[in-house]
Order: sequence, then structure tokens, then C-alpha cells
Amino acid sequence: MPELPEVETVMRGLSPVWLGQRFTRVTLNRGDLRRPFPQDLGQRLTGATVTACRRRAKYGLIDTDRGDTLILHLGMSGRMRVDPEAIGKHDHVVFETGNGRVVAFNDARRFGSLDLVATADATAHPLLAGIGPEPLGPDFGAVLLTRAFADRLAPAKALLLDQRLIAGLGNIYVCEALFRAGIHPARAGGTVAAARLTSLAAAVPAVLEEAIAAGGSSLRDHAAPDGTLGYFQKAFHVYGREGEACVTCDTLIARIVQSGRSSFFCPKCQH
DNA sequence: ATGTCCACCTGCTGGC
DNA sequence: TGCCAGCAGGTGGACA
Repeated sequence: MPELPEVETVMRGLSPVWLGQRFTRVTLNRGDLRRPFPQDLGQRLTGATVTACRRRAKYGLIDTDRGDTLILHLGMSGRMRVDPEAIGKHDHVVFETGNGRVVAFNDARRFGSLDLVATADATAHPLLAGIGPEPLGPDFGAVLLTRAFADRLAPAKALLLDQRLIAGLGNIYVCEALFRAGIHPARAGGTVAAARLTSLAAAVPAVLEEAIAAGGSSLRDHAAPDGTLGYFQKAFHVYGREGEACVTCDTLIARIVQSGRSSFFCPKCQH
């Protein structure tokens, strides 16, 4: 479920459950996801109090008063289930806190990851070190996009998905932002007109903020930890709408495959 | 460096 | 009803 707005929704949902609370028990139901869990994960977390629930790109960061930061990535199918009725098949890690709440990190496909590092080292973590600016932060804008797209042969779609250039965008929001900016997903980055890059610089934060306000997009999964569903998928203009009418011009939305992933776009509105 | 492709997993859907 | 192909929100590493 997780692009930037979904991870943001998850961390906002986790915050009232965890902030100021002490982990009383951390149960590992397997030893790894994409990568092995740190050996001492449970030991280091148990007894520690949560001081912050943050997000960087598509990573959730949970700081503790012991100077550690839990870094979690939800992969494709990861969810944080709060107070589940029962522990299920893919509840790989279960966190219990002093307030009696239970949070299960559930991830059927196991593309997610979990690591625990010193808070001071968190931004230097190999997973986070190379990630580009936050699209909702002060460093994002037309200047950054212009630099990122200049002289590039790679399609606009691929550049926006590259986490080293911009943090947090995934397949859905790239498709939606490109539609809003009138840019064809297959257009080489270096050939996108300056005016469209300016549109894109506005479209990216706009679509992300609208999605966050809607609680993210729920396709197969629950977006928020408390089980409430995000509803931004109702506002998609192109994603998943192959063969349906463009909201602007009625032309049928098309789908192409780029690097093995679907891109949805309006053949008339996007150039 | 840049661009492309595949592997990593499980689950669901739609067509036959 | 059953089977199977195709598809799914991501990323890291291998390759030319």
C-alpha cells in the first residue's frame, strides 16, 4: 500500500498509539523480511519509550529514548495493524506497549524491511543516505526538477520514480502528477518543456497533499493503522483507469508498460 | 554514469 | 467449481 501519502498516513495513525509509550514486548515471528532483522531488535526495543514517529521518503522512523531509531519500510503489501482481533499469518512482528495496545507489522509479500540503528546515524543509513529531497519540503521545486531532468534520456516516469532524485513517489502518484502536468510518461526527461516542468513542480506536491488529506489510497489494503480506509483512489484521474474516459477530454485512458510497470495516461492531454 | 531488466514473495481476479 | 495466467502500491543488484 505504500507511497509517500500512505506511509505518512500510517505514521500519523501510529503516533497517538505509540508516542510516549514504552514497548513492553516485541515478538519476532520470523527472522527476516527482505533482509534479516537485527539480532537484538527485541531486546533493544523492549523497555524503550517512543519519542517520535516520523517519515522520510517511504520509510517510517520511530525514535526511542534510548537513542535508537526503528526504520521500517512497508514494501508493496506492508500494513501496521493496530489492536488486531487475532495475530494472523503474515503478522511478522508484534509490538506491545504499556498502554495495552498491540501493533502487528503485517506484510504478505515480505518486500518490507525493518532495521534498528542509532538515531544519530539514521539519516546516514545506507537505505536513506542516497535519497533525494522531500517533495513536500523546502528543497523541492521547478529548479530541482529542471536539474534532475536536464539532458536525461530516461523517460519522465522513470526519473520521478528514482528515489535518489525525489523522495517518496511511486507508481500511482507519478502517473497522477504527470497527467496533471500534461507530460507523457515515456517522454525523455531532457525534452520536457520548461513550462511543463513548472506545472509538474506544482502538481507533485498538490497530488501528494490531496492524497494525505484523503488518508492515502486504499487499493487492496487498509491505509490507516486504525483500519479506516483512505479514499484518494476515488480521485484518480488516470491510475487504473485504462479504457475509461479522460476527465478533461473524454479520450480513453491508455496503459503502457515501462520497465515492467503499468503507466496510465491520456494520449490526448499528455505529450 | 546512465538506462534497463529481473528477482524477490503472496494473493487476488478474470477468463476459460 | 477449478485451474492458470496475469497483475499488484517497491527496491536493489546485475547487466550492457
